[in-house]
Amino acid sequence: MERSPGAALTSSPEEEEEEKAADGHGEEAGVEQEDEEEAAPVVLKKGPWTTAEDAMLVDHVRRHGEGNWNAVQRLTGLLRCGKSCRLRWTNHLRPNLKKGSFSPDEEILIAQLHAQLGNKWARMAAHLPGRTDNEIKNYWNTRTKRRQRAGLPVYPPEVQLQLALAKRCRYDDLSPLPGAANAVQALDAAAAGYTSSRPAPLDLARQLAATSQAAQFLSPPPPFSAPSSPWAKPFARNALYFQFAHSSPVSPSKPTRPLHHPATPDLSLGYGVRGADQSRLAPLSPSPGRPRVELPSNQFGQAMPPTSAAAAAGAALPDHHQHQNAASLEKMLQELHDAIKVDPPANGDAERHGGGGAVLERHGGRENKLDGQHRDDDMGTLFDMMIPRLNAPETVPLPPAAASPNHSGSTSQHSSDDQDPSTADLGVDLPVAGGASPPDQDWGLDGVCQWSNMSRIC
DNA sequence: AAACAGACCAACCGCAACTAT
DNA sequence: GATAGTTGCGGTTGGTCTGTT
Repeated sequence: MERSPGAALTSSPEEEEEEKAADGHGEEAGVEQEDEEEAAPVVLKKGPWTTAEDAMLVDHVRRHGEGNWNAVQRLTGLLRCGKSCRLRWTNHLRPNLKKGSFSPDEEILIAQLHAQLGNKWARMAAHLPGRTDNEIKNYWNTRTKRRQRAGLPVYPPEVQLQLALAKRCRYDDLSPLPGAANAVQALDAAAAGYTSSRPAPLDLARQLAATSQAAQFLSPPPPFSAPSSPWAKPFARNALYFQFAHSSPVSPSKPTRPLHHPATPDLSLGYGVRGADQSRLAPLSPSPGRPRVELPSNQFGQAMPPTSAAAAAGAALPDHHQHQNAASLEKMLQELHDAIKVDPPANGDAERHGGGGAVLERHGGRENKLDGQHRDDDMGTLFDMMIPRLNAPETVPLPPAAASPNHSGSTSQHSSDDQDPSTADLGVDLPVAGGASPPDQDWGLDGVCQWSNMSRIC
């Protein structure tokens, strides 16, 4: 917990001094409160804060720092409970708060974080400097409500696709394609959330969906189900492939960031908005130990039932089935590879595709034009990472090239409660949004084809 | 112009976790 | 170990604003 352990109940000499000062503060409330304190319990005020109250609180924090909120009322005469003071400070008065609407980068990041964390607003806020949990919560709830009412997917296409991919990687059942049509429908639904002058963002994904084996990646369509088994691990690491390389070249064989949560699909696309103030907040550091598995608490709608999720995620296959899967997967990956090789648009500006297609396109986009060899390497590594899982899903270690010294134990079976939660928030090194993106970074969200542009749809 | 609905925002409430005694 | 106090978090509510009919 982030709290000042030293927040003592006793008054320091400094506080006593202020306590005396509060008596003669001239603030009516303070005087009244002192008087009332003699006779009757203080009736604390509720409702909107006045500027005078704000000033008192700011002054108090300036003198004493944050924490010890219950002392505020005692020291300043402010007729507010400590809880209310803390809330007011964190949500409105503390410095470096960013007001105004969320940027597209922030919106995408919120969606990613929500897909990964669920309604963990405070943790999400830690990735969005200057934003408060309350702000994020309000934003998400209203946005979600609106989109649900409109019958639109809660998550933006790129996040949704990743969810589907993550989920698909837990489905080791590579049987024929009953879900292919559903997958296309799901992608259509996702794309319906787009108003774009560009090519449909999920065209490429739809191509994949229409492709015999690759389509299985995308079926069935529930937006999220928490992974919980080693079968989720391949994607967690394969997700490296889907990361953008704007901050570090994507090369699964040479990961530049710690490996990911062993049981949580990494949804980070690297929508990195590398804020200048990234250091301001204590980062949710990738744990050197075992990230805590935490399921989103509310996933709106068709989350996979626990039983089926467990079955899908945890079922180990007989060896012969695994080999079949290996062969199918090889074919599927080849198709995926081929799909990625799709020529860029005639104008050569791949980023203009933006949106969900960017999941794949960005990888080869302006910021990271991988040559064929590089792609081959990536796909090879991706394949290498997945196949051993199929052959020995329970114990196969990470390929050495992909292993991280910081996560040497990340592939073993972990309990979820043997780690300091403060360092186990995420198994991934999520970007910190905030500040201005460097001008030379373009995530392909140019304001036209954005999930956020659907905000008024209802 | 008025009524209404929806969106947005600020604040409250209850609970849980943590620390000090 | 029990208890009280403090803090943080997530869910919810209520007020205000804005757009539509």
